[in-house]
Amino acid sequence: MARRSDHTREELRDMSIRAARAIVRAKGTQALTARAVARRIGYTVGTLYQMFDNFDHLVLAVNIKTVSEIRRRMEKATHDLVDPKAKLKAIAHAYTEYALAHPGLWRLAFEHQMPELDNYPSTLTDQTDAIFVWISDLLGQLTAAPRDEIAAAALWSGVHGVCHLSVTSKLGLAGTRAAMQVVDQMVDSVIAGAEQKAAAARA
Amino acid sequence: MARRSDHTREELRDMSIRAARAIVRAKGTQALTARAVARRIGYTVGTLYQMFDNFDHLVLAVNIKTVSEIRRRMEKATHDLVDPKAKLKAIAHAYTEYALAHPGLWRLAFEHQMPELDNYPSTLTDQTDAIFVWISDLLGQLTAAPRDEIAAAALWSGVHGVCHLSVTSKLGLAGTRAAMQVVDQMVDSVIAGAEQKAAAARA
DNA sequence: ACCTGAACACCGTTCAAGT
DNA sequence: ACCTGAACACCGTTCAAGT
Repeated sequence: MARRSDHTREELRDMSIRAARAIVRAKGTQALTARAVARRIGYTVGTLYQMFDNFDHLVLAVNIKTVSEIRRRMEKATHDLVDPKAKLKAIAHAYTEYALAHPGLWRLAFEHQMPELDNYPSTLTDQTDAIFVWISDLLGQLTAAPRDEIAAAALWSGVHGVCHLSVTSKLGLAGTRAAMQVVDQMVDSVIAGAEQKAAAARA
Repeated sequence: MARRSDHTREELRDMSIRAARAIVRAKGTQALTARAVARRIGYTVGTLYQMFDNFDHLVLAVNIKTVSEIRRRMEKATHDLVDPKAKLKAIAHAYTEYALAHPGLWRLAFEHQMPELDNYPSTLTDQTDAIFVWISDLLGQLTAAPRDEIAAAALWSGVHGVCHLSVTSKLGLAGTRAAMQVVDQMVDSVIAGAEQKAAAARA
């Protein structure tokens, strides 16, 4: 053994992330271990630490892929739409659909915490920030008012909360159907609230 | 050693839960291990398994205490109030204040997942169900309409979402102050939405 | 230079052995 | 009956030793 060089470091990195995602999908977050990933790519644990500083960095790489996948689905869902309100609804739906379809990956992305909470890679924070700005922009188009960051935060938090309670089965209502209804009412209400606030500010 | 009987099984259970909570508060969820709890109460790991079937059951006991503590704070916050809207806001504030003040305990309670998701003890699920019914009732008083479970779910999910993104520092806005503003706007919007829906149903 | 295998200090969990 | 201590199978992480 040793010095196989079957794959470049880049390939091994990609294989590891793929393997990790497959494990989470199949057996949940708990089953994601360094040894399980190594076994799946046909290498030893030691090799894994050539690509990632530590286990948290592997998780981070998985999460970056998850969040970018969520963003891509959101963009695809809004592509044919022009109405800002319809876009916001499509974004919320895409987010919720992903969370319910891939609860393991979604939870890993939004529940994982770095030991040092300072140095999150910008590759990840930039993505969540971009979602926030995007929502904020669409909301601004609707209200024709200066950026309402509070409303944007409420909108995203609200949808996120439905997903989280849904995925952890604490919503009190079961099923994707029910979750979507809650999301719809949530989005409608927050948008209406933001519009009302903007109208009051103009008067 | 052996057969010390310094404490009853009941006392040991209580000591363990207290120790676990202290560890989470001081060093976070990651630091909560069976050995750490045992060390803190001055016993061996083996003894811990006399009170709890397994580690998850210890976590469960901690979470039951956390959720009942949250409920108690909510009740205290609404005690002097009569207006349903004011009560709902007080509930939301109490929930958020607890989450931000004790992020470790709060996350442990709402992110922890049992391997067998079926057998959650009713002592825990009853509590979250009661919160849901409570909110649902207050909302019903406001709208004078039949129970709107969707709106109740939206209200609680919304507040929960703000807390979760806040506690995991993904809100885009920092600080307790900002989180409270988002919660306020959230509660106002969802309540307004529910009232509007009820009015439309009457017409 | 790349990969392995074994080691280290930790986990949760179990259980024979002591009092 | 109660508690310990050591064991078991696992972790994440490191690194000398091989090719």
